[in-house]
Amino acid sequence: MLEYIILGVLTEKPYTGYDIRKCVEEGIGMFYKASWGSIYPLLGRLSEQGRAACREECQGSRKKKVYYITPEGREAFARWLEGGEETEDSMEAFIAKSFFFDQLPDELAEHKIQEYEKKAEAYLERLMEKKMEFDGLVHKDSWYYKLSTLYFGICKLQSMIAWCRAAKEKADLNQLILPLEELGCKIL
Amino acid sequence: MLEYIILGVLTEKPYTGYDIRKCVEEGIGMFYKASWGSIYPLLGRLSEQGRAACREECQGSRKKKVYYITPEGREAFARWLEGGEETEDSMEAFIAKSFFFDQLPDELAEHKIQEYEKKAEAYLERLMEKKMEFDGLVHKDSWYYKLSTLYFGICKLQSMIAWCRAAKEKADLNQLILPLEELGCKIL
DNA sequence: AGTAGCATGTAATTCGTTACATGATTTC
DNA sequence: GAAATCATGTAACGAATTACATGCTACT
Repeated sequence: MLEYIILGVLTEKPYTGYDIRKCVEEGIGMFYKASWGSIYPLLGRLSEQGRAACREECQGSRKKKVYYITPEGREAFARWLEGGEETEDSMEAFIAKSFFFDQLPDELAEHKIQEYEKKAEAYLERLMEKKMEFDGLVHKDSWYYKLSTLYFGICKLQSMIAWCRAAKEKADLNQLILPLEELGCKIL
Repeated sequence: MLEYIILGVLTEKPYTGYDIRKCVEEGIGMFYKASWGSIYPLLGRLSEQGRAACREECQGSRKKKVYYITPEGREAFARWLEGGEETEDSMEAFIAKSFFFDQLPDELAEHKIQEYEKKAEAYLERLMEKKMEFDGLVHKDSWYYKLSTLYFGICKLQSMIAWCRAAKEKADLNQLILPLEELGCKIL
């Protein structure tokens, strides 16, 4: 995965390993972590594979290796971006991938989001059924936190579905965000 | 982590490796995965450490190893559950931990959630600032998906904060869940 | 002069997955 | 009698973290 995230970052412009890490951190840091210890070896591997290459640049006595993506790299990245349901099991992986959807034709992006939305809806339905089972039960106070993770799972999926519905139409995503007052008001 | 999740499951009652996996899958499967290949070796290690032990039970010609937690295991689990901000960086890890908060005195659970809420709020503030920066920018259509991950990050944090506010007071978590009509209505 | 940030890498280790390998029991 | 599920384990591998190790540059 990280391999393709790196390629994705390099599709924008050449970067040093250090800068790639910063880009990942800033861009999808909430959903995906990349440490130096993983980036540098991967850059080496990508170079061996001919998917990336580097030129050394000097600033005074200071050297840096600026990596850029090769045509083969672009191809590999496009294959990953377009293809494959493999990674789409994890929400984090899907969101990380969607970070690069601007590079996809609108219809394809829409289709991919639609597919994921369907999965999320099916999953949500299963969780709602499970919730119903437990709602009937007694002793709920001693199971409060066990149940609370189920509720949170439902919330998470609902957010995901709401995001899908808005994102596939490229709607204004501000409507997904609760005004702070409402956040407080609904709960407190 | 998985090590402690296993111990946590065993605090309830003895289980076979196979059943532990099912419990994890059913309970926090959305936030944490456990494969057989990780569970069985860990059960071996926990036995070596004296934190768990097993007795063999037979059903006809079929043998199964039922694992139970030892007093040392209970102690180790309690230390993990009560202590440590280490794991609390990842939301998934925090939620997985909170699955066992029923075993904590109310005030301590409340305190732990409160601490996590503060972190989430600080993080949310940073993301909101970043959002403001981008909101002013032009060319927003060609950056739509890059921005959309930021929006989703904000949603995720808002859900987390709402969950914290309700959970620490052991309030009814049904209020966190959107009625299906509203989900559709707000977006479509 | 010192701190923070830029910059690169290796090595050991941890953690976990996947595939392999086997076989019993239950349900249809 | 076939398929699904229960049940346990190993071995090879891969992905990523952490700590280690180094040194420059810019700012204050």
